[in-house]
Amino acid sequence: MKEPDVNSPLTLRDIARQAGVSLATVDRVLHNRPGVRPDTIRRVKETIARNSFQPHVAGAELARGRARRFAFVMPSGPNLFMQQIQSYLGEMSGWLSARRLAVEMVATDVFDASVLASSLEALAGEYDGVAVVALDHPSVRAAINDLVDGGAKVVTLVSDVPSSRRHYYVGIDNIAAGRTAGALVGRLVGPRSGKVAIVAGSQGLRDHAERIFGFNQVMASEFPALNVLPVLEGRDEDERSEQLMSRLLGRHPDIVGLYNVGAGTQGVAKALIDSGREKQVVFVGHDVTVLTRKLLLQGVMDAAISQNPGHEARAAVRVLLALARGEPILSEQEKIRIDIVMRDNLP
Amino acid sequence: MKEPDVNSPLTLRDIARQAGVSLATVDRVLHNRPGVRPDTIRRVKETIARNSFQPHVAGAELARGRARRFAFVMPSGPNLFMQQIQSYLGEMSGWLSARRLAVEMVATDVFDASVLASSLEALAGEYDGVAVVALDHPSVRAAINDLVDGGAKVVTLVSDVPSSRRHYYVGIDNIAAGRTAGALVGRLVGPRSGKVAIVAGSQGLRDHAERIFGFNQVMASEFPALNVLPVLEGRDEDERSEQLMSRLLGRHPDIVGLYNVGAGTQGVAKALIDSGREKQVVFVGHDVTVLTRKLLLQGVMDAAISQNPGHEARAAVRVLLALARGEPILSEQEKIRIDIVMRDNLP
DNA sequence: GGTTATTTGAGGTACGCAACTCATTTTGAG
DNA sequence: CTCAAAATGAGTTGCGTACCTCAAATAACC
Repeated sequence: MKEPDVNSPLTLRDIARQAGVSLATVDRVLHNRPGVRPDTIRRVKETIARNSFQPHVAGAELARGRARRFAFVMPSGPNLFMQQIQSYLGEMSGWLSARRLAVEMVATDVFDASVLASSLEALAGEYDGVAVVALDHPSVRAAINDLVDGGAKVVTLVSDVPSSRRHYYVGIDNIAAGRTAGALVGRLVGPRSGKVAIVAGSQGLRDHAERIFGFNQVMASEFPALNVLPVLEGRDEDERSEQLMSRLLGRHPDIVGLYNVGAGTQGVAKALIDSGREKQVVFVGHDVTVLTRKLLLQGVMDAAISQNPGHEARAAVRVLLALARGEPILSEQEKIRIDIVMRDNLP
Repeated sequence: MKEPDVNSPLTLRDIARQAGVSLATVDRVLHNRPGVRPDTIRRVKETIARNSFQPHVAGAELARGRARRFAFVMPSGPNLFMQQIQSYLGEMSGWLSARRLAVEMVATDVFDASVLASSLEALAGEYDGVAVVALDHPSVRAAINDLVDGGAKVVTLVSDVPSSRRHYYVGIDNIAAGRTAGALVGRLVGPRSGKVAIVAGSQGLRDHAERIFGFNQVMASEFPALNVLPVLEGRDEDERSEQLMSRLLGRHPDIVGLYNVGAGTQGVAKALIDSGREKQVVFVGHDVTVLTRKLLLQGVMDAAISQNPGHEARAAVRVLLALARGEPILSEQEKIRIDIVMRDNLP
């Protein structure tokens, strides 16, 4: 086996010659076109593998002709997350157009399964790839599977639908996020003992349920001195979260820790500040926004668990592109890490 | 201005027509070739800007012909960091060869300025891009500048040489890393007061000096109850670090915190364990290795500040490629973040 | 004005691959 | 063996750009 020569790399022509077939046959094998004997397919694939041959991306892309279209299906309404993703995609516009990629945003009510499902159905045939912030619901699952069957590459973003046949999930491991939150609360509370409150949007949401699960896991096994109170369900609304939290703080003067699983941060923080106990209670929440940034700087929040939205946007695009091209995915690169953000490492 | 049509994007031919010049002239402008009047250059560039035209990467890459060669200049010896970088580059091999990129490792004594400088000089003309773990020294700076003048793209990795004309630095903000370490030590120590020890390789190393600076900054301003002891210089050697640390622990029974700035972790940990005070002393260090992972799991170390080596390797390659192609760099994507790793979020 | 230097145009070739056509060979069934 | 079906070969075209040559047009100079 000869040394791989940088300046005269193998081409499909070389593979054809070495496999003893014509260029046309190699092309048929490479693109799963019919009319090749199984034995020949094997021979060609072996030759490709033996030389660890990779088709030149540039050549393939150029010959392909048409541009690729990707759709990002995101929550409608005045959603900060959506705005962030959009702005990060905007920063990539040069990168995208240099590769003849078109990325379009599709706003829909991702919390209504049937609306989301029909939005997804409408994309069939139009796009080469779809990234979707998905609800885990049978009709959504079916819509995703239909897209996949139609030849589109599908990536779930932030919130997964593991039972579907989506090709990839770009987002954090929410159980690990909950565990991390638990460890932070426990360690920052220190030697004190007392009660720990949890506020979530709803335990019916997969993300939230998983985070709570992880949080409780760590609490039970590592911080027996801390007593976790029943979960408050604030529906991610500020007002409701504030009411519930105020009531809880009033009833339990020995609360030393607080984990806010989802949104509604404004309300939770207000209740805490109004109680005058923001310095005694360790407060850990999610995501770095204008609000949580302020709370961290004020010392009201002690840490935020963050999933870099810029990374999520770029990873989704890269994964869709790699899938469409048939390239391998650098899974470690695309893995969304759980960032612990405290006052001193605010990005 | 017409809508950008996804399926028939502009080409150089369109730009030429619209600017009222020939393809050859556009080519001359695009590649800074001589023989074009300033006025014509302006006109062409304006047309390109007006249409926010981006040359098709695939076309350019294909027409280019020769492959690109990048060199990674890294510390020689049984160095874990180098092994990691190499293994991460190995994982990218498919990605690299599909783009006809050749990445080679060059091992050298990066701690000896003259050796490093001559290693760099030897690369001149051979490579399109160079990533180097560099010492900040006049002769190294000169060697980097020579490479740049020779047309190579140069990226400093992990350790910067800001006074050189390197095109980019891929690595963390070490002052911020020190600040983060300080915040962690301070908060994990909690309400206790006492002394804090610092072990570094050498205060002459830029990285270490910057980390110590950031650490002291936070200590002074936020944790007045903690008294920082003078820095021990362990030269990143286990044995020496252990001796110094043992002595210090013996002399100061009220040490509550310990920041290990560089390597020599094995020695520092041994001294701490031998003193039997590993549970009382908050120990924060750098990097997730086999060793620090074990120490974190054992509860000897409380947190590690980590700079994802996989991300560093990939970012260096991407930046070199973007520079070589003349593409914009997605600076946020390439920014190496400071990861806080505790037992419960070990990667 | 003529002469030279500079600028521009026109065109070609090549890069590696996708996608296609059409002719030819091989295979397998009867 | 024959004959149709299946498999394969040989070839073409075009994608968008880089890089090159040579001729033609224009500008600058005396």
